[in-house]
Amino acid sequence: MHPRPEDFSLPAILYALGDPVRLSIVRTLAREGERCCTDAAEECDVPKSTQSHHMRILRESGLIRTRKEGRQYLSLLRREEVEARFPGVLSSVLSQKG
Amino acid sequence: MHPRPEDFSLPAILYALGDPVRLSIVRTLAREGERCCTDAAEECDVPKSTQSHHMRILRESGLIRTRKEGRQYLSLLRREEVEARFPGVLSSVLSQKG
DNA sequence: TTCGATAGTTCAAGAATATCGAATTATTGA
DNA sequence: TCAATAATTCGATATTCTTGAACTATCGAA
Repeated sequence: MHPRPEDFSLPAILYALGDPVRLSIVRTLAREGERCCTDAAEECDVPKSTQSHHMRILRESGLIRTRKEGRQYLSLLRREEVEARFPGVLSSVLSQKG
Repeated sequence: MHPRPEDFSLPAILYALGDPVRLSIVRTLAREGERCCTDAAEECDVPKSTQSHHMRILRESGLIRTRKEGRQYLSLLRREEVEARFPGVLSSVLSQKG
């Protein structure tokens, strides 16, 4: 469910980032820290089943870590782990404005 | 057919890079310079119709520029243009080893 | 010029993936 | 116990990917 950094794949990370909804989610998590699914995808206007699908792709790529707390699933960007595995990739993406 | 840098989309660039075959093509072009489709995808072992499809996605994202010379279509990585538009993104991807 | 080979595109069909409403699970609070 | 909330799973439709086959264009040789 949560891959280890040594199992991260660069194409899978790039693929996960290569969707407007998922990129927006990642940016929100980078800015806001740990957030529930609904908050992370707030700007996106997609139904929750689609949000759930996108969260799964982010999770399986290694970009986010999710834990259950009460009735929500809190997600956290695995920033340091991704950065250590693929230096510069996530940080350069996050540094783009817009 | 070839978008201008101001029309590049970050998700589209990341999506284009987020496939093992296309990433391999981009790396080959980064290393070897302008190459025909067959040479660019040499390491990939996919049929030419699939190569053609991948080249199109790379082209439409803005990552490569293609020109026809004789009977081949030569492709060139638009490295400076992509770098100017999204600083650090392509260069960090290319700097990953493996 | 004509033929055959080469480079790549386009087309069409099946496979794989994405989207999203509806149903489901789990948790919380009244 | 019941209603509300948070998110997942399911199932159907829609889109995209993959690939062989057919096609286009160019070149070299006879």
